[in-house]
Amino acid sequence: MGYSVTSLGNILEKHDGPVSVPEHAYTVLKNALLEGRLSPGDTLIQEEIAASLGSSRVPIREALKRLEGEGLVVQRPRRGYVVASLNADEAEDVFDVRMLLEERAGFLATQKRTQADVDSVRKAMDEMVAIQSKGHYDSWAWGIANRAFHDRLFAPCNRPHLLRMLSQQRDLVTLYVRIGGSIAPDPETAAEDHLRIFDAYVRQDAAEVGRLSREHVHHTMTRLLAKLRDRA
Amino acid sequence: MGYSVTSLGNILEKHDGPVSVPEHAYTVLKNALLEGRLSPGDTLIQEEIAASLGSSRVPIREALKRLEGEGLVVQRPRRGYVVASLNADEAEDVFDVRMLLEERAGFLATQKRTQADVDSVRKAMDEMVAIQSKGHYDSWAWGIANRAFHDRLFAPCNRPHLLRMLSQQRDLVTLYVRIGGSIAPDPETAAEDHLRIFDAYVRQDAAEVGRLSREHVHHTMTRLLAKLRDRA
DNA sequence: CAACTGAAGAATGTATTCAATCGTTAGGTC
DNA sequence: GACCTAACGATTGAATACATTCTTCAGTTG
Repeated sequence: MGYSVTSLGNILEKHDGPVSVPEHAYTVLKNALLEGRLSPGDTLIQEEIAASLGSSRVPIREALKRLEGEGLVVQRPRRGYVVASLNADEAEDVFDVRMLLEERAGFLATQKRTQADVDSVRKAMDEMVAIQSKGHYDSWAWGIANRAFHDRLFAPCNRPHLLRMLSQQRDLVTLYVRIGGSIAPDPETAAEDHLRIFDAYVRQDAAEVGRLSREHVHHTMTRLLAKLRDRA
Repeated sequence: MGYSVTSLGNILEKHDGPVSVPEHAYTVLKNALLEGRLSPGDTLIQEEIAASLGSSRVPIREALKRLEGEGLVVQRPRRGYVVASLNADEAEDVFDVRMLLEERAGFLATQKRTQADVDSVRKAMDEMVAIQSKGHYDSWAWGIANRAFHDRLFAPCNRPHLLRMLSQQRDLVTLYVRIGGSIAPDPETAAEDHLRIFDAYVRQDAAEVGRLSREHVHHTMTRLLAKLRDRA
């Protein structure tokens, strides 16, 4: 790309570069949401965010609009943005869509997977086992590894749109799973599920991978909904 | 838009009234996209849009961000927004997700439908027949009625999130269906599909409504993809 | 004549400023 | 003392102004 360069320095900078301010704000906010530093119901004051990022409010508003599109925050006219909150019914609604997409992604990915994909998934699984077997259980590291496992499993399906939708559903769920008392998915049950999924993946039994993936999400949903409906 | 008015007049306007500028811009742009007045690849100049709506660029940018979130436009940094365009593979990706959601919505809606829902759907179907039997075929009116048919059919499922996702997929498809040479869905085949769907809906055969809905979308997809791949 | 350079014009990205609205609190009235 | 009212502070919504970058095109050079 022939950039019109005024000084030589910024050619290198462009590489991993000065992402736009809205993009940066989006990332920061989304991490805060997914890591639980912002909880459903919290109000987001534009000026605060802008100040903390050293920018004006304009690009922040764009980041918030993007998050709103993903359903993570809600705008109340003239009253600002708040972190979205779901009741049990709404959570079920989201989970239901997620199950559909996860089943489909699992099915398609299994059909198209290569041996390299199998190896990659196996590595992710090994990592999770390693984390679990450590003396002190690190739920954050486990969450990362868990995500990597599913990402790699589904990647071969080669359907950007499907994966984007799926990722969106998962983010929504992640935000709310925390409500039910910070339940990380039960690692032992999950490990068992993963093993069965992986087994079918190796055998390239696409329908089975789909079914098990769906069931896997269903487990999480059941536990969460029980908790949510308990406290209602 | 008389916005900065201190007089009393605008109190009344508020009732159904002066929605926020971004909202208005969003609606206007979306209609332009779905009605084909803007085609994939067209570039959207913020200043033009702002001028045509009598506002500044800031709220326009928010509307565009929202459209971007729905996949209808794409932002290229420092080069503005363009109407998104899909190749055949990407279109298939979108259709595939849509089929999943449509099947699910059909299934759930049929389980929960009441007699009032059946009547409402029947009315929509009658309207389509009336439009078709008219001397001159009005594809625009037909499209509206078609949408109403499906909306009413699915409404009873009572899953806002699912329906929102579904609506999004349909909008995406609507944008691209036009590429393949303005193919409206073939009304005769569609009418036949609708009759069969409605029949199963009346019998409350949920699985069948789901299956047929899926198939119905599949027909459209097949025709579109053939056209798209033809010209490639 | 093709290709590169550089400057002018246009459009985007962001900051700043102004306007309108919401929430709260102090003050008054019944 | 409770409730209503008015004004203030805080915050969002939108417009204007400024900075940066991209595109285009004329002029020049090899």
